Amino acid sequence: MKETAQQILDVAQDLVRCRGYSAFSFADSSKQLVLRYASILYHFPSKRELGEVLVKRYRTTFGQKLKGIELSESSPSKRLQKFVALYRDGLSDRQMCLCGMLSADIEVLPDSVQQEVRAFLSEVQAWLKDVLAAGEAVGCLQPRISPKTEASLLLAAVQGAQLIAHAAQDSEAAFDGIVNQLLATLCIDR
Amino acid sequence: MKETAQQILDVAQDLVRCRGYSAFSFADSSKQLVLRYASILYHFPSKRELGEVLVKRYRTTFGQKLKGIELSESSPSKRLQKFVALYRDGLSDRQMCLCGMLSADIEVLPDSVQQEVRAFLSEVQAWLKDVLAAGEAVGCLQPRISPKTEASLLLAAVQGAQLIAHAAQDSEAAFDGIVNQLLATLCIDR
DNA sequence: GTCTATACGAGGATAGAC
DNA sequence: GTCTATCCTCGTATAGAC
Repeated sequence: MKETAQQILDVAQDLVRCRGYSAFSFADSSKQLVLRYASILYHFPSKRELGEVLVKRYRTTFGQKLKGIELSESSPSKRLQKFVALYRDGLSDRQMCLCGMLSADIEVLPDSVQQEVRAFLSEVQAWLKDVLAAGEAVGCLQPRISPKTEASLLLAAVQGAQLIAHAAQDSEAAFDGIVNQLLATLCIDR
Repeated sequence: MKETAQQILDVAQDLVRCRGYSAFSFADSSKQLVLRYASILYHFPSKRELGEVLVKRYRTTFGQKLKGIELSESSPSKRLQKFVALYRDGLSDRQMCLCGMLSADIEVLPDSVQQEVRAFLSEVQAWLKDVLAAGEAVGCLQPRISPKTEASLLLAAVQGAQLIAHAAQDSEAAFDGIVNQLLATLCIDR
């Protein structure tokens, strides 16, 4: 994809992760770029199309980060810690996970964007399930009822931690407090 | 407060819990009421004032529900289960906790509303902390590092479960799946 | 590809009649 | 208290020049 389109997506992503989909506007984006409103529309003919491409790109990037964790860490509990660390990114700029934010906005999203958000959540949950299953097998993670439901709880906890942290004055402190407790309840080797 | 104002707040609450603060509008509200736009403005001169009163009322109502749980249940683990059940309310109408939704929208909220949201979260967390401490003392809840951080994790988990459920096709099933796992990890007597 | 100009609708808010 | 009428701003989107 072209350079300019990527820059538009970068700015849009920051804004949506910070303020949400409804409060995000092309006008705001153009102010942060050296580019007029109409030029943005040349690259993305509508808000719907931009939203679609934005979440698709986010899914891809996030998937690559998960792959990166697998490559750099063999221990399931370490992988979990790196996963959680991923969710700390952007917090200092008052940003949530794009798809966490869009989950709140789901009712006002075009269908195509809704589907992308759900796909993202499924993918992450599936990844977590595998990590948890491996961790239980190896014995470094607390065994619970089932890796699948445990994964859904874990994802909810991390997204929820981010949501609460987003509302807090000191986001990072709030996030760390919650997440340390979470890892403590999950990891045996700590 | 007057009858009409309450009805306006009722409709506004449904809409905000469903779509978020930015996507909520007086115009939408008036369509669901037998009342014109200008009449809403008679009761609430601005969106900010409506937001303020809305969250204040929500705080009060929610506080009363927590009191109700204390009165009807003496067992800490039962209180926790009733608390979680509270968060199931409205899910069928695609509604989140008002303050969970507003946490996502926090960046675009007037300062006064932001403060109300934070106050709500603190209050609920404090209530949970007491329940958890009591539960550990009695021995019906899993003892963890500290009731205070455990309470923050629990709140995050429930809000996160609601966020994920909000995005899911079948909200209630998604919520139940997550929350059952959560209670299973917390309650000893189950 | 990027720009100016413009159309159009939505949403917040005010003035003043009833 | 509720209404109509009106204003203003913002946001999406289009047309067409450069």
